[in-house]
Amino acid sequence: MADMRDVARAARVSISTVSHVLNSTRFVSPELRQRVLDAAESLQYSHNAVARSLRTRRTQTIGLVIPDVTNPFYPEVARGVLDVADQAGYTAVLCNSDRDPAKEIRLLQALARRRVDGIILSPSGADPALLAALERFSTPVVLLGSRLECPECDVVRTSPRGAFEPVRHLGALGHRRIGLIGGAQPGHDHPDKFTGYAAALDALGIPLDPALVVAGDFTQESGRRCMLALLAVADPPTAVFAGNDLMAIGALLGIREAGLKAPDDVSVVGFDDIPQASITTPRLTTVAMPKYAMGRTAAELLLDRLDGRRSERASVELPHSLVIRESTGPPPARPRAVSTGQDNSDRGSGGDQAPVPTNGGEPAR
Amino acid sequence: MADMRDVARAARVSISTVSHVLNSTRFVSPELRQRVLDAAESLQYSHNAVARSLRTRRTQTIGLVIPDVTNPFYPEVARGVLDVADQAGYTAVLCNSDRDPAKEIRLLQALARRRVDGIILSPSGADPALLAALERFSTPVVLLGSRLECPECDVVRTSPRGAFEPVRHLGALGHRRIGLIGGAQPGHDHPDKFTGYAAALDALGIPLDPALVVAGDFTQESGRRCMLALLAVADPPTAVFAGNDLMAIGALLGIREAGLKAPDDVSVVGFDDIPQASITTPRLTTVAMPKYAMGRTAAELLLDRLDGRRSERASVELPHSLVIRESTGPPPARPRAVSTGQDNSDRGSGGDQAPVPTNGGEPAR
DNA sequence: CTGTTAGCGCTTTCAA
DNA sequence: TTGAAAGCGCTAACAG
Repeated sequence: MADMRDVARAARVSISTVSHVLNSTRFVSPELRQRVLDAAESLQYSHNAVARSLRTRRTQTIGLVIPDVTNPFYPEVARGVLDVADQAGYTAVLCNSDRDPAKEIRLLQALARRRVDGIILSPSGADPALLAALERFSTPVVLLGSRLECPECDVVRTSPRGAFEPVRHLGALGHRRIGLIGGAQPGHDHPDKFTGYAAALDALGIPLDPALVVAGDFTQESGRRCMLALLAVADPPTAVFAGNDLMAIGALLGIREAGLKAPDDVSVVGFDDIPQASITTPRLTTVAMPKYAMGRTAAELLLDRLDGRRSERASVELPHSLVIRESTGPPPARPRAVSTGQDNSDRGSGGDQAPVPTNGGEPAR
Repeated sequence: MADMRDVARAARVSISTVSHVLNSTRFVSPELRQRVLDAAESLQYSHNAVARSLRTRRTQTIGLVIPDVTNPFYPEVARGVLDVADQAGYTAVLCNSDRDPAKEIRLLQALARRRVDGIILSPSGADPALLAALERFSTPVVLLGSRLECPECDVVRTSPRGAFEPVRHLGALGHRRIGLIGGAQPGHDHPDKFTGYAAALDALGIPLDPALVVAGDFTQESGRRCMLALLAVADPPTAVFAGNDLMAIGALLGIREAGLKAPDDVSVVGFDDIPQASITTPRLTTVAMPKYAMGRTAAELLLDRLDGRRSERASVELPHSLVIRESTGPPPARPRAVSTGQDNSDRGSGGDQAPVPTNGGEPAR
């Protein structure tokens, strides 16, 4: 494959002239310039970015580390970062961490060896080892949707109120028995669903009943099981807030399975607003996270720093919004009645792993 | 940042010894070896992959070009390639082509400049310019789900029968008026939905009625509009095959909007089996594409070639499967009746852009 | 306005 | 068993 020397030779100019016309980095007479361009063209010259990177110490590449592309939350985030990266002439390396802190650290190091200019990381939790690795890390990092306290990192988050509003919405509808299908892994992302839930109950003057707080693992199946467990409680909830849409969809399934109907018997609110949320029956009321904007913003923050447009640490909080669809409504007239008249004595079966009450469940996607 | 010279100095050995112990590329006495390792450790040495790549002419990086990560078909594909890449010590650069052939070509060239070792491309169509670009391309390419005739490229496809079986299924259920919601862009992926549709009708002894073939653009909204258009036809279909699940979901919406019910009044089959397909009401009967396996296989093919385990051109066809859920059933007793008794005179409104009949619609994802 | 040249940090002969 | 040294292809002083 032709290199700059070949082009220089063919154009009868020096190699540095070639470099300069190709990079528009200093004035070159139109004549030589054209000769260079022609030579490059006819030799099918392909500018070697590896050599350039070695010389300039910049790869024009960023790393993007997310838990899993397959999780419906992330494609839009990725799209956001890819769009701004592409636009700015950067290329992005995508990695799945599978929520494994050890793998996260390995990936960060691998990216550093590849000399990516910067990294966008959506951390799976508040792992101390990760934090430590981040400290002695010279590559710029922006954290996405994490409450990790990294003094060097830029951060993009959403408001912790994201978990407050859906519960308040439920309260405003008249619900007093409101359950939470949260998560077990501590230390993950903002907003902290349990905290928001508790704060909202408090604001509504409803005492928190630990029996109504169960922990799932953010899969649809766990949502189903948790819902069934909540329905089996002595004085079951008339509404439920799930930590993410996948679990909320599972809850919808559980409700149907118990012979009940949403929202008539039980209201459900989710979180994230993934594509699935708008095609369930009933369509899911949920908190829409600004996924695409999160990705874009993270990338903008990173590139601003890389391209020297900023040097102080930045932290931006993006707005969420409660999108009210049909899975929420007023509580049934007789609060704890099985109002369909159907027998639902079989509820609680079907799930082998019983969900476990938790007092401080925190969200993970 | 410390480089090999620093490590060599600290360990009191030559640079080449450092290189050899770090790469296990020739025997080094345990003593020196340990000294090198210790020095590297204490200097926090990070092996510079850029310099290495310049020297070895291999980047251990592959490019992955897909239409759009946000399209629910692709995350699993991406996951497949990332998994095998990661496993083999490769890193992947992800790019969205937005189905723009010009952008596809730009991306290919950008990846080539970055000297990726190989590229996995899911082309948006049979663009001649793309094909030409592919011809004079020295980087190995594997094509994913395309019928593009590239003599140099490895290929992973699925069977064209994927579009035959769902229509046959509909026929077996007793349907005679079967519509197709296809696509307008010619030349995209295997299996060719129109061809399969036509072949299946032929096998069923049903004449093809052009009035029942409409073209969408593979979005949910277009599926809705197409469905409404089909219902407005003189002798409307009792079943519909949609070129992808998104349009099939739209069709379900259109059916409901017309005051009808699936599958009682109209059966619907989709294609792809995206996550959404299993949570609609009714759940969607569809053709499951081996998305993850497609990604894995493409990556395996590529890496086998890159790592010298193969040199002949390869082409593999992966199996699909018809997954029958609740959106398909026997046709209504009175074929063309509006059996719900509801008035559906408002059908056809709501969509501003009328779908257009097509005689040779071909699929795009 | 253009050319010469010294590296960027590594791998890999070739020699000892 | 180890080391010296020649590049990989490019950028950016520096010199003219």
